[in-house]
Amino acid sequence: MSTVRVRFAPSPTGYLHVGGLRTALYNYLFAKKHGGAFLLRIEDTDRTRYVEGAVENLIRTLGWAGLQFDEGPGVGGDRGPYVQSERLSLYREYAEQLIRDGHAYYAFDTAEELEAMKAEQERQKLTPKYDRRALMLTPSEIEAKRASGTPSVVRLLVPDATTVVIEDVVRGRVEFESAMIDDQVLLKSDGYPTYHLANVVDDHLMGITHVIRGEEWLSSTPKHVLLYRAFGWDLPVFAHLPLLLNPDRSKLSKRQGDVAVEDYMRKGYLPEALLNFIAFLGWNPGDEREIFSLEELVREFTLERVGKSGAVFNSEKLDSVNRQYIKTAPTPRLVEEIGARLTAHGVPVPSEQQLAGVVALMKERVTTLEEFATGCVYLFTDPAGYDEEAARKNWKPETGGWLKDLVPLLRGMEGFTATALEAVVKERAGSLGVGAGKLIHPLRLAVSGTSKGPGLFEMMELLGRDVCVRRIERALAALG
RNA sequence: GGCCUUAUCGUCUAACGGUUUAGGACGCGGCCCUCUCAAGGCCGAAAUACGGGUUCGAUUCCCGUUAAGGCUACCA
Repeated sequence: MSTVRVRFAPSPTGYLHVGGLRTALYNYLFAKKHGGAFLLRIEDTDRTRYVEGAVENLIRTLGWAGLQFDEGPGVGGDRGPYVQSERLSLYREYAEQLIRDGHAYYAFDTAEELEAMKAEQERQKLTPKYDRRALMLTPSEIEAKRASGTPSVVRLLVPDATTVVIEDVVRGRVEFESAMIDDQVLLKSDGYPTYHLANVVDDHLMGITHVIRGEEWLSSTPKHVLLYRAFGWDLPVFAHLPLLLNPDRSKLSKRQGDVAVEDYMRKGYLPEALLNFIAFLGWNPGDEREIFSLEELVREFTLERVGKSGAVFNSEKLDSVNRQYIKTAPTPRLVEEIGARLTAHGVPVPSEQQLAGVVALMKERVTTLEEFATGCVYLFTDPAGYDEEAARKNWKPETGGWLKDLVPLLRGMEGFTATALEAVVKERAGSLGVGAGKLIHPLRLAVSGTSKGPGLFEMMELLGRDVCVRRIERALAALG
């Protein structure tokens, strides 16, 4: 078979949807697996939905995820341009070719006429479909309308009574009766093509061998097949991916949670964790491994193992995957990420060494990068208050006196290390004749303001003697 | 309404006619570990939508029912 060429073809309507990310990922994996090319093509044929900056945003988000494309806006390639609005004359030429060959025709109906037609069909409980009234026009009438500048569209002339068969890699054989297919508009009155025309023309011109896209396109695939036939072009291989679903099993959408990849970026998910998670929504390697790097996914991925049924986007599982990635992520990388997030929160960024200490203490306790900055602020600034329930539970009348006596001991310690601290505290508890917990719990409260968190002695070592003593004294003043 | 697709634990899924007391993961419950919280270890509850076939034998093949979803635009 010829070299694999696949594309991700989003519309620039704002942000990259996680469903789009998965489509992009599968295309990327398939291309890399077969040593082929992964292209990015921008399908901006709907001027009413175009959002300024969306293309840049799409490219940036794809870059964050690590899905580098081989051809596309910004990186070039010899089959460009890769933005459909820059290819308008091409679509017009091909539409005209279709008309010359009798596979398409001009229509001049107004929006009002079409609406009335549709309303009438619905009233009669018929399937809404263009009634081909434009076919009644004589060549001279068409010429006259065109000469007078009457707005027109080009429609596909769907052949009568044929069965369109699609061999889909994930769905198998799917058949459609041409009688059910509408004479789709190919070229709109504003001169822009519809998705159907532009997509087919570009896939052919760009040498796309495999069309891997969401299941929402399955129903319009027969139109595309008809178009390939009308042009006399070879069909690509089709693979329609199962949809990503909301918890209520409808198509994944906003309003029921975050669907923009940027949302996950902002919340502090690692790109490889998101990719790993999303790869498993509709695909699996066939064994029980679940953690895969991008390179490993490339090695293992096959379209044959893509499932058919929709998959609910379960954010709890994502959290679990992200925790696993954070746990094993290299410290310098986490340090960098946390620094940026602390700055964003207006928290003074400590030294890299100090941050590395925070990472060591917290990476097994956080779900997202954001939690490094927001879930353990006591590692950066003195506690503003003390958890009431913890105080009630752990701060007894005698506690103040015990901690007060501990302060000079802490001051006199030679090295302020976790092991030394543990020895000091335990010895003190021993001479007091109480369990170590009687000192440890209130100390934690004094130092961090909460009852949860890293091991007390490790935390105190990281904070250092001055900070710890200061915090204990503040707690004594506040809690007695 | 019509067309198309789908259907295994709550969720993601394994099983490609028999090796299955249907496996794993997330989540949930319990126990262990333990200075708290996590992490980790062990254990547990939890599914083949329903009804017909085909077959010596169906989660697996066929048909129907039901349910869910997608599409039904001069949106993608």
